[in-house]
Amino acid sequence: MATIEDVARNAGVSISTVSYALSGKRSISETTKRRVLDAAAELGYAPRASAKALAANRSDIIAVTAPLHPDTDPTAHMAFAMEVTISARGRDFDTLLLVQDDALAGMKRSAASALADGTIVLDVAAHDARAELARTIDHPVVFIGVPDDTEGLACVDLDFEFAIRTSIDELVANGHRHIALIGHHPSTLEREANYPLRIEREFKRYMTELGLTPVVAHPTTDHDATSAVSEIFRQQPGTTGIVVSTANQVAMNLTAALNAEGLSVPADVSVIAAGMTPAMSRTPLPFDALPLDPALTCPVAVDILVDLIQGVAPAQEVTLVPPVYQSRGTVAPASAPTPA
Amino acid sequence: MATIEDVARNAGVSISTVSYALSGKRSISETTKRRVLDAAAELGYAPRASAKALAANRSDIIAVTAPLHPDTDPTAHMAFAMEVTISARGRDFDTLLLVQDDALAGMKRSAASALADGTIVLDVAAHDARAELARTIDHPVVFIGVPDDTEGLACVDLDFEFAIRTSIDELVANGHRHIALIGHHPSTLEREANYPLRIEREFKRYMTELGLTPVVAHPTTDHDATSAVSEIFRQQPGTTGIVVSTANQVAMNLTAALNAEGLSVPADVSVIAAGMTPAMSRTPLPFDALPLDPALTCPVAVDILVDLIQGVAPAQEVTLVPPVYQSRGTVAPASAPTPA
DNA sequence: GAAGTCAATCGAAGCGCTTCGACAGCAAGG
DNA sequence: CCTTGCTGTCGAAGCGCTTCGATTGACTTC
Repeated sequence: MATIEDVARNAGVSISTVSYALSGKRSISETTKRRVLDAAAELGYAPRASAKALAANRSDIIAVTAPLHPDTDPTAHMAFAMEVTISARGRDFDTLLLVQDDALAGMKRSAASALADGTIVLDVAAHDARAELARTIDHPVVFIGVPDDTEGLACVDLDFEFAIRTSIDELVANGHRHIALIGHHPSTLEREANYPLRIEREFKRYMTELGLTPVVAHPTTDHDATSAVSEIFRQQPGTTGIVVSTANQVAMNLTAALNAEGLSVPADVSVIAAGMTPAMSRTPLPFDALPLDPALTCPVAVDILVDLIQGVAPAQEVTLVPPVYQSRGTVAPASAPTPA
Repeated sequence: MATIEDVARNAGVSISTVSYALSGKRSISETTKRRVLDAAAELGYAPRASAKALAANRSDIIAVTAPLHPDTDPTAHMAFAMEVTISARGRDFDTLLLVQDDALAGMKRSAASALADGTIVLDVAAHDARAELARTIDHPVVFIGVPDDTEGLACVDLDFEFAIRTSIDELVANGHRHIALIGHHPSTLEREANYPLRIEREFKRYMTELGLTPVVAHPTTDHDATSAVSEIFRQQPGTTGIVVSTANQVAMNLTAALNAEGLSVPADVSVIAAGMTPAMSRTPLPFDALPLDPALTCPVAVDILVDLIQGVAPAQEVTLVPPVYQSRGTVAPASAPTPA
């Protein structure tokens, strides 16, 4: 491997001149710069990462901790890890992957050894040990997701409240007055970050604000939609609009569950998915949606982290990114004035 | 951050003694070692990764290139990336994630800058640019998957031939004589590594060797099983055993497709899935299986790579790992002697 | 008791970069 | 003409480790 010294010799300049010519941190004459660049190209020179990191005190690596336990849906988290990696490359950073048991220990290790300049935390739980850790170490950390206690943490997440309000607005604009929410399976509420709660709260609040009755149902398993559907129509027989924000599996079966009740989408019922992560590997949900798209939150999180690393950050506590409405034709005008 | 010098001062020994006490590369008296360890613990000392890498010429990082294009199933590849990461940690390596456009460029970059000590290549295509690259750079590389031209490459893969033979053996042992294979969708053959070919070839060869008629069908889409099923029974009406090795989506619909023909599993037809990657996020395939489990191939690949890095490698060209039979009750004895 | 052995420790030379201060030249300003 | 102030370049001091002799005693061995 060619070193900076080889380049310097080949170009007939000093080592520091090569460094400055390559980094642009001091002005170097055009002609010298050309000679350096040519010599570097000819030798196939690439600065040794470890030497650069040692001297500059910067590894240009960010760690990504994603527990990726067997019980979580890895599809979604992988999409985030991938999107973080892509965003990081756009800022000239590489990403170190920390999974499972090593998500926490690895975060500690990579920070203590200065292996990484900063860390992105994925798959954030309500009470997350990594939140504790982030407060105690002197090392930039950004969370994608919001833990219960955000004191002193930089977090990025979808604006779920916005997604809910927009969903309701859209249904109301189409004449719907009897609107229900299918929320997450109760067990999710305990483990996951707090967004399922935020969603339900905002749904109830905003519906009430609009003078409408908030109906909320939960699936009884992690793949079955029928129970939630029947629960909805038990509570409010005239329902014509459904906002769904639950496990992908449940949502996939929603159309079938409605059909089983003799209802079709969107003729009888309009459906909008709010704050759900699109399944990458298969047919996307066939509903109008305000998805939690990794491509939305990850670049923002990486930008904040890089700013933090470079010491240029305002570092807001929590940054909420508004989702984008995607129409798939599952919202139609409420046909007839539905009986109360 | 505490440095090795701080530890040395605190322990009252020289820097080199600390280094040797910590690495164990030279003998150090028990008492001295204790003092060093105590001092290190007290200071919360962690060696700076970049300094270590520069001096030792080893980063203890391996790169993982996984294109993860939107059109591939990221679930499976994520499982591999995760398993590689876990295996690497077991050998005290961290993993750098390289995706999409950067899979190739990043591999070049991380090798040229000595960012990584070696590279694991995932999602190997038949004609893979990374195979070319691996031959030209002086940098250990191990492929998980087998490209067409393995000249000079270290590859690890499932022993698909073994999976096929074992599947057939199992069906034959249960009295089945009319056995068919559901292979991959034709388009997969072109893009993917050569395992779909290897599977079909071995199926035909081994069936013929046993004096049986090899029947092979392909799905016409990437999610529909009915076409393949009807094709099978068109070719061989008395089929009682099916070996399936195709897209997960297709396999998920196989039971339904058989039911539609009035056949039930395993009463009328026995089914074994051979060489398929288990879907992590959802219900696993409900068939007896010889799965391509990442936990099987990844540790082997990482071991080979680490050996290669440490210069202790026999570096076989291609290492095939035998799958493990998993019974789920979808193989039953052939009820009646089937008509030819 | 001199010579040889061996375990334990130290000192110093790197590893290949970045970056700071110095210092030539040269143009402009007094 | 002598300052000032640039611009462009160089030299050298690190960054924090690893690792290769060299050194020092203590212990054998004949």
